[in-house]
Amino acid sequence: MEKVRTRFAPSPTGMMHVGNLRSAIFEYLVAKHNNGDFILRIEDTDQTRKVEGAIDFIYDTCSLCGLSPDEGPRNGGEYGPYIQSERLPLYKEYALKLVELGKAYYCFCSEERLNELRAVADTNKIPFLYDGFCKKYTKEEIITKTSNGEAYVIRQMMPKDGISTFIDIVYGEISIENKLLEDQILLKSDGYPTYNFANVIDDHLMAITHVIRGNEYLSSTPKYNLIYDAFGWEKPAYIHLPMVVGADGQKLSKRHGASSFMDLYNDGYLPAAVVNYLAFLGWNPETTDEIFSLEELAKLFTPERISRSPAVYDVKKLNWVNAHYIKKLTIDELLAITVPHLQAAYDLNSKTGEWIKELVMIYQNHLSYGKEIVLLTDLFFKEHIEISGEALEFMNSDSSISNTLNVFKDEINSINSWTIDNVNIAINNTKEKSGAKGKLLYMSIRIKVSGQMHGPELPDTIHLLGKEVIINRLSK
RNA sequence: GGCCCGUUGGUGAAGCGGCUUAACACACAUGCCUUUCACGCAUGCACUCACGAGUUCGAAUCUCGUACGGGUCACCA
Repeated sequence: MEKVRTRFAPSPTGMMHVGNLRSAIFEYLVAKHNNGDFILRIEDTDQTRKVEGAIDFIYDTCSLCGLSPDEGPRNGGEYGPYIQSERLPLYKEYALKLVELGKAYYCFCSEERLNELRAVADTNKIPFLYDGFCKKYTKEEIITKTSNGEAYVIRQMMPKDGISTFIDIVYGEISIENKLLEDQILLKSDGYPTYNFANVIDDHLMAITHVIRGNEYLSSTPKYNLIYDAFGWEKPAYIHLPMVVGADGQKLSKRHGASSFMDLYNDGYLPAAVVNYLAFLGWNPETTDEIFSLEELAKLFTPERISRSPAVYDVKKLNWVNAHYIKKLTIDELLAITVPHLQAAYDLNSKTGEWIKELVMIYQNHLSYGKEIVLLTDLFFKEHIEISGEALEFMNSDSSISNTLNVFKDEINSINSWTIDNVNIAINNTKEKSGAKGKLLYMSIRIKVSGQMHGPELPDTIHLLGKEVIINRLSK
C-alpha cells in the first residue's frame, strides 16, 4: 500500500490560531495513525499578507505541541522546497501546460472591467461569475499582447454543463453543478499562483494522499478535482473538517478571547492539554474517556468519527481539561507556569523561594491555567482586604463571631514557633475556649484573614500569610 | 440572492432503523468525606431529539418540505 502523507499548509500571516492548530493536529493524527508522514508546507503566495517571523512562529507552535513535521522548510525532504514562493517556476510551467491542454486561458481583463461586471451582477442579484471574455484570443493575439508587456492572469476553463461529484470522508457524497464553477484565476499577474492552483500542484507533486482542511473548501473542491483530471493525476482522499465556532455560533475570531495558541501558552495553558482539547473539537473516540496524550490519540484516531456539525470552542471545557493536566504536574513544572506571572503582577522581593513554592503548591488543585494564580492569590499581596457580599453577610449572621476571632487572635499571638502544626493547635484551642465549631469557627477565620469564602486548606493559608499579617487583619 | 453544509438537555457532545426507559463530560442541585469552603466521591437533572409530513411492524436515526444557523461566491488562503 502506498504510504499515507498529509500536510499542514498554513500561510505565514502571523499568529497561529487554535483553528489552524486543530487542523494541524488532525492532519498529524491521520498520518501517524497510518504510520505515514506529516509534511509542513508554507503557502506564502500572497505577498501582501506575508508577516516576517511567521514561519518561526509556526514551527515553535508545532514543536511545543509535539507535531514535528517529517518534512518541511527547516528539516527538508525529498519533495522540497517546502515554501511556495521558492517554487514559482513550477506553477508557471504547469499553468502553461494547462493552457496547452485547453483547460486554461490567458485573461487580460482590467480590474475596472471586472468591477463593472460585479456591479451588474450585484444589481441583478445574481452571483458573479467571470464571463469568459478573454477566451476569444488567438495564439497570435496573445503573443502580441504579452510581448507588449500587457498584464495577464491565467484562468481555469470550467465546463459549462454537467455535474461534478466527489466523496468526502466526513461529509459523504457532494455534488455541484459545473455551471456554478467560476473560471478561477490560477496564476496572478504578479506571477504568483493562487492558493487554488498552488495547493493542487503541490499536493500532487508532494504525493499527498489525504487532503485535510476546513469545510470552507467543500464547495470549491470540484474545481481542484478538474485540475487533477486535466493532468490525469490521481486525486487524494478528502477530509473536510467542521468549522470551529465561538459560543455565539460565529466563526472563531479575536473577540472570542485568547484564540491564538501562543496567547494560551503565555497564559499558562499546557500544550498537551490544548492539543488534547482541540482533538476533541469535532471528533471523539468511541469510548467516554476524554484525557489522551498525542500518542494515544494517534492510535485511536479515525477520520470516520469526525462530526459534520460545527464544533464550539468552549474555554470552560478547555479550562477543565487543562486543570486536569495541572494536577499531574511536578512541582518544578508547576513553578514554571506560575512564577513568571506572579513576578509580573506582584513584588516578590520580600518572599523566599520556599514561600513561593509553598504558595504555588497549595493552589495546584485550584488552578485552571498558570496565570490564574495571580487572581487566586491576591489576598497574599494586598495591603487591605475587603469583606463584602455573601462573606459580609456571614460575618454579621452570628453575634458570637467577634468573640471567637478575639480568642483566635490571642492564640495566634501566643505562638512562638510559626508552623502549620502550631496554627492548627491555635485553631483547636480557639474552638475549646470560645465554644465555636464547624463552619462558624472555620468560615469566620477564613473570611477575616482572607476576605474570601473559598480557598485552600485554612492552616496552610494562615501559615503562608504570616503571623504579622494575620494579627494585623484580626485587629481590624 | 444562487449553491453547499448543519440543527440532540442550561452548555459541550454520543447515537448511523429495534439492545435507548437518549451515553459521557461541563455546569447546577442534594448527600457523603474533611472539625469550614474547596478538592474528591455518590446520586439527581432531555416523558424527548428545530418544526411538519412521509417510508416502515418499528425513526433521534431514512426521504421530502418549512424554519433557523453557518459556509462559499476575491489577482485571500
